[in-house]
Parts: sequence; C-alpha cells; structure tokens
Amino acid sequence: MEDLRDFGFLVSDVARLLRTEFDRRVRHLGLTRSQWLALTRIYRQPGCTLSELAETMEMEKASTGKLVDRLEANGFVVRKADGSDRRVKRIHLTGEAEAIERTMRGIALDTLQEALATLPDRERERAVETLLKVKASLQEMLQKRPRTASHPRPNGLSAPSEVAPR
Amino acid sequence: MEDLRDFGFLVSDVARLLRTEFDRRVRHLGLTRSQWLALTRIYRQPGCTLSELAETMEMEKASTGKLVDRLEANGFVVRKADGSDRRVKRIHLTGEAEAIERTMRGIALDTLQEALATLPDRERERAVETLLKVKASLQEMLQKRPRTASHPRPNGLSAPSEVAPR
DNA sequence: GGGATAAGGTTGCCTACGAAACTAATTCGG
DNA sequence: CCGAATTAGTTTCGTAGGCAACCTTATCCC
Repeated sequence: MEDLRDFGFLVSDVARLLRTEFDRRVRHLGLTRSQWLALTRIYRQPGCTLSELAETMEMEKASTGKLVDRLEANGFVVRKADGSDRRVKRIHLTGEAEAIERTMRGIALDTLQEALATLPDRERERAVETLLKVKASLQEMLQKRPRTASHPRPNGLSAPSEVAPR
Repeated sequence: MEDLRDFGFLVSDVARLLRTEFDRRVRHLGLTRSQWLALTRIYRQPGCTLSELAETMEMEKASTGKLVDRLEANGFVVRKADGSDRRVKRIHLTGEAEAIERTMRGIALDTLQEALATLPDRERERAVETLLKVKASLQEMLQKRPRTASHPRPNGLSAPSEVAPR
C-alpha cells in the first residue's frame, strides 16, 4: 500500500529527469523536448490541424497552439489556411525541421538507451505494458471529469477558507 | 528496440496526466500537487533550509524557492532566520498547512488507488523497482554533466545520430 | 433564411521548472 | 588575518502546460 505514493513520485521524477537530460543534450539545436515531440507528430501527420495535433498529443488546444507558435517563430513549421474551412490552419514542417527531427530522434534514442542501459529487455517491456494500463486508466478518469467540477472561483487570492479540518 | 521511445513517451504522459488529475481534485483547496509535495517534505524535515529542501526534491534551488514563495504567500509556510548563519532561512509549516497536508495526502492516495486499480500488487511493485533503477541511472547521467555542456562535445556516445546535418 | 449551437483558434492568467547571473555571508588557505 | 573560493538565496528570463474566456466560422434545425 505504501508504495502507491512511491509510484506517483517516481513517475514524476523520472519524467522530469528525462526531460531535463534530453533538453540539455539538444539545447544547442535550439529546440526542446516538447517541441521535438510536436515535430514528430506533425512529421507523421503532415498538414494536420491544431485540434488534431492537440488530440494526438493529449494536450489542451491552447497549450498546443503556443507550442506551435514557438515552432513557427523559429521557422520549423508553417500554418497554412485550409481551402474549404476558413477556421482551420493546417500545420506543415519546413525542410529544415525534417533534418532536425531526425537528429533529435537519434539523440532521444541515445538518451533512453543510456538511461535504460542496465534494464533487461523483458523488464522494460513489462514496464511499458504497465504504464500503458495506467495511462488508459488516467485518461478515463480525466474524461469522466470534463473540466471544471464546479468551482467558478478564478481570480481572488481569498484564503482557502474552511477547507482545513481541525 | 522500438519501444524505447514508447517508454519515454509513456512516462511523460503518465506523469502529466497524474498531475492534471490530482490538481483538479485539489484545486478547491488552493494548492497544487507540486506545492503539496513540498509540504510533505517540509513536514518530514521541519526547519529545513531551502537548499536541503531543493536537495530532497531534486530540484533547482531557484525553482524550489519560488514554490516556497507561493506557499508562504498563502500562509502555509514561514521562513525563519537562522541564529548562527545569517544566510540561511529555515522553513516551517504553519498549523493550517499540517491539516491540509493530511487532507491532500488522502486525495493523493485515492487518486493513485483509482489510477492503479486494475494493477495487481505484484505488477505495481515491479514497476516501482524498474522506475527506481531508471531514476538512479538518470541522476547519475545528470550529475556527470554538471550544467552547461553547451556544445563541448557531448561525449561521443555509442554511435548513431550524426550531429546536425547541414 | 436565420438564430442557436458547435467547432477551430487565440489570448490572458497562473503555476512549474531550468539556466544563468547576482548579492550577501561564510569558510578556507596562506 | 585577509583575500579567494564556496555556499545560501534571490532575481531575471524563457519554455511548458492547464484553465477560462473570448472571436470567428460552420452547421444544425426549425
């Protein structure tokens, strides 16, 4: 029972460490891990819309949009108007981005290989299976609770009031 | 081989989903998951310094400092000057924080129990072991590369990934 | 056709973190 | 003892990502 929390801590720790290490390795390329992730999705789904991208990245549209903003500002991506629906903007990689994408893919692989070097294949595979289950479970939980479970209290540094048991 | 990347994606996804779900559940308490994490550390190490806290949280001092700023601004924590060293500020929980800490601990447990509901104990334990190994490996990697490795040759590494075409 | 509703994107606000640079206080080496 | 190196903490800047509140177009449906 006690290691339930351990699991939560560990997943977060490993994710953060992984991101930090990877970002240090690709810093000189001018992109981050998150940006590279977006690139790989666009690479596999050229001309996708922002909503589609947000969907496959399992992120909010707003957050995704800002990621794309930065990618576009650095010339890795372009937004093109759609012919039939004037709301949508289709996202495409630039040629430069494709080269960088491949480079970063290699670095990602290196990083993971190094981080998992001492792990037997079998163990890694099992971990992947386990994580897949947990992810599915969490997705269901988040979907079931669609955004705000009430509580329209935006601004206002009002104290948390009486929430504290005594 | 191919699921090496899967592992990386999955860990990040699960961490993010976990954080989002938990933050939604504790939103009404006026704190976040990260803030709660800090509280639990301070709870177990009352009067610790910022550097110690940053150490146990495995985070940068600057990031930790801002976390403490917010906690202090909301009255969950106080900084007290140290008698013998005028640089250090010792961090203590307020009474209110201790109650909230317990509440949030319960919610964390609920969240994890729900997320891992379908996972046999054995499988969860194995995952924890695996994650521990990976975490240790990453910590070593990050330590070996103390900050700026900017471009001074990222240490040959195994093989592939020719660096930056063009 | 025209109003209600939904879907695509964007903007603003807030928290979380890392990186680097900086200040003040302390310890160390000679 | 004094100046150099260390250490504690903060500040500044940039990216990431959620949440909510918008516009703008498309659709739906009467």
